[in-house]
Amino acid sequence: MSLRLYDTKTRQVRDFVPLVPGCVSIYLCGATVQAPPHIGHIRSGLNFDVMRRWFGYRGYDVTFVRNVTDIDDKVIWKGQQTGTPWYEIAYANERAFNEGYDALGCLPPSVEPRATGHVPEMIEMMRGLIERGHAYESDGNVYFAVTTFPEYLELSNQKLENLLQPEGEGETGKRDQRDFAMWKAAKPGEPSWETPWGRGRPGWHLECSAMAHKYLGDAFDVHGGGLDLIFPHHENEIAQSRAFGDDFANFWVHNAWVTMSGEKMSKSLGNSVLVSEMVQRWRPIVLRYYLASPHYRSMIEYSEDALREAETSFARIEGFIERAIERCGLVDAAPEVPLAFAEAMDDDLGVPQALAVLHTAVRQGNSALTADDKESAVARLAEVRAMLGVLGLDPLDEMWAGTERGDDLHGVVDSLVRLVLEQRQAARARKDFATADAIRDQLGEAGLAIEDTPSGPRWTINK
RNA sequence: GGUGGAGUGGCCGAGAGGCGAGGCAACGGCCUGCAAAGCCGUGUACACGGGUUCAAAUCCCGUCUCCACCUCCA
Repeated sequence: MSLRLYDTKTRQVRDFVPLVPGCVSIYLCGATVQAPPHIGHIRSGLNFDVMRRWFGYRGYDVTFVRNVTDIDDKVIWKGQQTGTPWYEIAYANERAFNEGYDALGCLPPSVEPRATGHVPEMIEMMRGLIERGHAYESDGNVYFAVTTFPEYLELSNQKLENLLQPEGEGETGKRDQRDFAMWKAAKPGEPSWETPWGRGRPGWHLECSAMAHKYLGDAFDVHGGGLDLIFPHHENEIAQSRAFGDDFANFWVHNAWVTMSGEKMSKSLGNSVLVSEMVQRWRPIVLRYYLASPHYRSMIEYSEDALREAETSFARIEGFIERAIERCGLVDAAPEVPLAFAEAMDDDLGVPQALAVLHTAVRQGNSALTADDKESAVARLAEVRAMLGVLGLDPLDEMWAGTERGDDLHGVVDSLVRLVLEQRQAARARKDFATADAIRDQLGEAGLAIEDTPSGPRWTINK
């Protein structure tokens, strides 16, 4: 079976056929950098990171564009409130987003364009749309005339007459209240750029049309983003780009959000959990496992218990890897992932079923270790690493190097602990179990778990 | 009002006409000096009410509850 993806526009899972054989182009709506990211924002980046890794595994040459919308009402407003230049607000948050993406192991995009760096491209697009009669200028604003574009609202499956009419809020000069702003005339004290229609700044939506066109051409494979972008953002992008003459996106892929008590995590509701806080409290790889495990189109109901569960579950996987390596030596990832895993991933990125395959391999690997079947254990370890690698979750991957507490001191601790364990072994040998247990308890209090195995004692840090 | 989504065992979380995904927790067993880890086993769940079918969590009709979007949103 070929790779299939759910396409929001056709509302069904479709076979993925690339526009250019062997290549995949993805445009992901990244951050509007008005605030630092919460885990819902990063989940989106994470879902598409898994997507592009899977395309990569399937042999495609992936071009991945993730934009930064570095100017909008809130960015400007925050700058004015704090007396800080708008670009400092935008850049500080852009860095916070990138720190979040990096911490959770998202591969960097092929290019990460900023809205304000593409004003000439926006002007060109507006000029084209005005010439074709799809847009008009009014008091320095440029609006898109939605009634000139028959496909409008096809993505969100709505009808123009059913849209709630925006209450007249100052945006005068619109021919139709549902027309949307591509460009906003400069107000006093706001940043602005020179255009044929006077000074002004980009509205939301136009930047994505312009940047997708610049970096991916007039047609590309996948356009992604959160569910809440379907309308108006993506609908308006489609209107601009297709009316301009671009074919635009072939597949529309939208990730679900992270909820808290059933409600969407968002700053305005005051229920958001910042990534910067989370990485202090949880190992980043565990956070990635937690956020990437459910299907990308399912909501994740945030809870501490669920995170703890993810931690235990992932520790089980890591435990196998560690024990297997201790017994069999380091084993590289298999060149191929098991068939059942691949089929699950091909089916609209079925990570949950893929993880079931992974856990089965872990169990078989553990059995092989118990049976001292090294050949089988090595084979399972290689598979497990391959599967984890595709999900960006291989703890042995260098991407996670240095993210674990105490990594750099491991050698020192090991020699010290071995010294203590030798004494404990001596106590056990003379059946002095009180002493042996006391040593184990003391090490436990110090944060080390001691296990006696057929091949001798082993220690691990309680993570 | 329009459009879309959700309700699954103690918990998390897949699936989408027949054979109980997987994980966490629990219980029993094996192993262990005791533990830990691991392995084996146990649990008969799909909001509610009807219907279709040899067979429904899955399809149809109705109902309830919750969530989202409708020009700030990942």
